[in-house]
Amino acid sequence: MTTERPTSQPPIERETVIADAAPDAGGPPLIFQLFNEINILAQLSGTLLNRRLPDGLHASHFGILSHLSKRDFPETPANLADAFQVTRGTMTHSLKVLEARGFIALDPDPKDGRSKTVRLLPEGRGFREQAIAALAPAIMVLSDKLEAVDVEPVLEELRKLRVILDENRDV
Amino acid sequence: MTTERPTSQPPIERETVIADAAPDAGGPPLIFQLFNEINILAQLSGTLLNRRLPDGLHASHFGILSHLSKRDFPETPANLADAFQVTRGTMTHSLKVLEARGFIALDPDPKDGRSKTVRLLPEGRGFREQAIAALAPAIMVLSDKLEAVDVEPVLEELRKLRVILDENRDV
DNA sequence: ACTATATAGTTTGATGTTAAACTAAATGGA
DNA sequence: TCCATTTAGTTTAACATCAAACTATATAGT
Repeated sequence: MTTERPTSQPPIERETVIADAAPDAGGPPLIFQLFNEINILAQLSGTLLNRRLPDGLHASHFGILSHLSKRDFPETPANLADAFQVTRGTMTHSLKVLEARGFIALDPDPKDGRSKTVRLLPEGRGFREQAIAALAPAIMVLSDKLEAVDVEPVLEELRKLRVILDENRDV
Repeated sequence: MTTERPTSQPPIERETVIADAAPDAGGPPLIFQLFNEINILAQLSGTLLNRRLPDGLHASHFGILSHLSKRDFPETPANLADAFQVTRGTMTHSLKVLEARGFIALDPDPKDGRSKTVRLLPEGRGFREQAIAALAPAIMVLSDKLEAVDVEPVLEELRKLRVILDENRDV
């Protein structure tokens, strides 16, 4: 065995952090089962993506490039940090990586001396397309199998759930 | 501002990696919106938990303690790594942290010279209860607001989705 | 105008996680 | 029995992320 990866040998039940936060007595276990499932899914889908991205690029970098490629107006680092829900320090670091690879350019904002604008360079756009091409086969296989899942209502409920969590972040 | 945390100022749409993996033309965007939402939710719920755990303990450590507290038979590091879907190297590290804090004990398996057993110590159990107490208020507030979400059918679909992703991890 | 406060971004140190290489023990086939 | 292969666990180096402290600019209240 060369590559170490979470081996899935016997069908052991998977478990995540949040599910175990349910109080022993009384609490609403269903919600925590839901968080449990959400965490597992996030981990699985994230790993799926990370493993396939070319040239050692991380999912977060790919996400930033994709975000930028979908809008023609420039983004600020602060906006990006908000959009991806990471700290600004993290975004600073990620943008440095992308800049070092020649995928983006960081320009000072003429209107606001504190701010910057993030500009997607052709190299960055090209890399994103290349990454998507590398991802395509996996996406196709999954899309087929996912016919069995009724996505739309799930999506709707999850959005409600997200709004609630978002609003109560400081609870 | 002392503590830096992703600030949520104007209602900017959140964005995650997977959603952006959808091919520009044709692809099944609904699935990717779903992954998008799942990633955001995982991040929000994880942050929620991490911020409240006492004494600098991380959610992953808490999860391990909770997992152990719910079964009376011992677990191996390999089983734990599978259950939480992390590499064994990660689990080695996490268990070292918990051992250093006196929360667990690692014993050699008399039956298998390669294996070990993870034993929850009273200190570990106590810490878990303490953490749950610290978490309780937030859980209560959320439970109230989450009445609006129809959890059960969502949970069912997400489980189907998880099984599919789990089976196709090597696609 | 001045001062306090809020905001944009960076830096530093710590930590969780990963992939890959490695050791040791078990297993199974020739 | 012997050897190849699995499996359990560890180690190492790299990296993403975080919290907290810090600089610089903008904004608001007086």
